[in-house]
Amino acid sequence: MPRQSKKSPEKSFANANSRNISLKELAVHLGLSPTSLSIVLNDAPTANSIPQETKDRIFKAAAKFNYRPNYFARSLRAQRSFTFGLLVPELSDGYSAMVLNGVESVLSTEGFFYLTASHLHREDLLEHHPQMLIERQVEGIIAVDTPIRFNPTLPIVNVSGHDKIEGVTNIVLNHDSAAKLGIEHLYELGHRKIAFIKGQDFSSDTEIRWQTIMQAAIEKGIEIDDDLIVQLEGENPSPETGYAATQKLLARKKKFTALFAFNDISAIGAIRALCEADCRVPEDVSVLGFDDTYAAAFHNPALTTIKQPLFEMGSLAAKTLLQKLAEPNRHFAQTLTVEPKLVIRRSTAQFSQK
Amino acid sequence: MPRQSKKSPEKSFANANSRNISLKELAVHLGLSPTSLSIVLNDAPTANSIPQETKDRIFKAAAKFNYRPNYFARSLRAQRSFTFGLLVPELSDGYSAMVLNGVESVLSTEGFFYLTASHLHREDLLEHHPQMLIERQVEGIIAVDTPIRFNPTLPIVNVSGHDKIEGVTNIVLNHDSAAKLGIEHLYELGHRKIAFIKGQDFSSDTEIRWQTIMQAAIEKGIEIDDDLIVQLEGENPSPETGYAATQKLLARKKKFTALFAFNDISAIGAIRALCEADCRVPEDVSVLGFDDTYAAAFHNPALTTIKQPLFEMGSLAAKTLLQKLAEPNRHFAQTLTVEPKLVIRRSTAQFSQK
DNA sequence: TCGTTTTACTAAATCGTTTTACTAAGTAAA
DNA sequence: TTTACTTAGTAAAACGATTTAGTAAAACGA
Repeated sequence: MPRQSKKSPEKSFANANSRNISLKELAVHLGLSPTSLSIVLNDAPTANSIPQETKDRIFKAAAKFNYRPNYFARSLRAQRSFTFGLLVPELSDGYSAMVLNGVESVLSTEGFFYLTASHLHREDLLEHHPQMLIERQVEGIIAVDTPIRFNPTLPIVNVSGHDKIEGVTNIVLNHDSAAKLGIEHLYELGHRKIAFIKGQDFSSDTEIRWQTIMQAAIEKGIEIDDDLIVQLEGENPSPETGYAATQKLLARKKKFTALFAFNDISAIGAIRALCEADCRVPEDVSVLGFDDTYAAAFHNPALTTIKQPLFEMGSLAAKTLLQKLAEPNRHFAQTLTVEPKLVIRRSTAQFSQK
Repeated sequence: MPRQSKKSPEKSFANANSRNISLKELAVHLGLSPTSLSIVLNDAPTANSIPQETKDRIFKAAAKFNYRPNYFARSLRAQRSFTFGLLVPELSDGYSAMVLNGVESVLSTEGFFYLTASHLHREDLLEHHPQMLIERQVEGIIAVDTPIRFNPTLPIVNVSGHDKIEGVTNIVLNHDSAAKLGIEHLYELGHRKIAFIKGQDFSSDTEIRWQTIMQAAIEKGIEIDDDLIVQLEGENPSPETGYAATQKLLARKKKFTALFAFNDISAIGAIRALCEADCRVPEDVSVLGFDDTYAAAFHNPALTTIKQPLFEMGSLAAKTLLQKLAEPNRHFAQTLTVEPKLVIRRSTAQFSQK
């Protein structure tokens, strides 16, 4: 292999060593003013008074020197950052990540980037991070399963948010449908004694999910026994919390034939606890998850679950926020609703009186 | 609740409606020059010639009007962004997310943020995204399981990178140890006919992991049968690929007593395929994973796996990159190695000749 | 042929900081 | 009493773009 000289002109990296060229330098090179270049390169309205020949000269030189407008200078002048802030509890729980995928799929086509900040449910970070993002001049914030603890001075979309705050659009699942799908599925399988794992208090969906599930249960005439309700505790994003909650539930020695978990992660923890207590899933106890993250389909047994369209919620959030920027005076709905789907796999089964 | 007047002065949101104050405005208010304020607020060397009384006046006014220096103006002047770029294949596979957690834990204490870009293993994005990040003036790039397809004109740390590129520091697992841990574990359990799932060609670790595993196997006198090697195909980040690969393996009807998977995700897919073929794990076949993501511990059966310290690899990457910025002339090691750990759970067991 | 419009540009202001290079007054030293 | 230093600041340039408000020359119309 030939020893690479520092001056060797490589095809695509020709100007890698020379520092980025500025508009002024390029203008000097062309014997024109920076103004003219700016007008032409941005195709400003005045550009039509510039002859094509000159335009071509400018374009060619810009390409040759690989001119890129300085992001800070441009942003300072335009008072725009083309950046959103993303507030998430944590990244590795599978939930936020799928929402982010949806967000990114939209933003990347629009020249937007995003800054991520994980608050880990810590009160100090819930106040501090949004401030930092705003200081960084983000043009809007997408919060995921995150309470809004700051004054919303810029456009905000809250995925799974439920607080009605002026200027904040919530993207929420149709929880009524979700609860009905879950309860009716278990009901039709013959389950009447159903245990429930509620979410942690800090999860945005905890309250609404619980309310709608109770409502759906009442409509079906299913009795909700306080002894069959447990709640997740702690911020561990692993199945650990669901495991601990289910152990607590089992310790109460109350009989149940189905368990409706807060999410897939806790369902997986629950299955472990049931397993250890010699309860077979689904033969002895049916387990129903929520979310349909990647973990669900390939768990053993495969989780029956209520699917949230997380990717779509993310892309909808991004689209909505972009629209809010484009039309600052338009009034936006406080809530956008997406529909759940029941995904039947192997963790639920017909209840057979033995 | 009292109807909230728009002019009601709220404690912490006092200036929420008034646009951010600039240094110049604050200077006018104080009857001083912007220069003086800048010197005092940044505690520049010259600040010691300014009397404490004046300093206090400035601090008080800055606090009162909640003055925040404009990020763009400051960055433009200082030619610094306090931002890193993060290149990842995808976020929802559990691997990148854990690395990001580690990265963020370090950056958030240093006033740094990061922009994330997922390349989805697409060649166009592998070229385009780094360029975009550089245009955004990121001060460095952390790549995770991502090939460097661009000219490294700024400091780079590549988590699980193996290419030796000038200016790029790789953070890698001690693959020799990892392979030995895995192979020796299976060997000690009595396994001699071992099947292997290789990673996709695009995964950074595929080659080195395979080489070290072969080496370790040879050292133990384990014969590697070509018919017992399959490779993951496609970019689906779910266990689907491992499932498909294992089906292919089973179709060959060659006997094996253990399966060493490329990672936990594919191990989970493999278990599903084995299950469907009426192979019990671990009674008939032991399955060994890699990574120890959250999915591993609570899978059924719980995965025995080679743990990578992903969080630490992320935080080490961030620390290293910060150091590179702080000491641009220092020479940095091309490779930083972290140690794996064998985590024994339930998916591997003694091979019993039946 | 004069006035207007179009063409082809440019100078200077602006965005909001930080930094460099001063000034002017007071104090200390010789 | 002059020189030198410290104190307490400030004016202006710089970072690199975009935008406003021009100008000078050419073309056009009556």
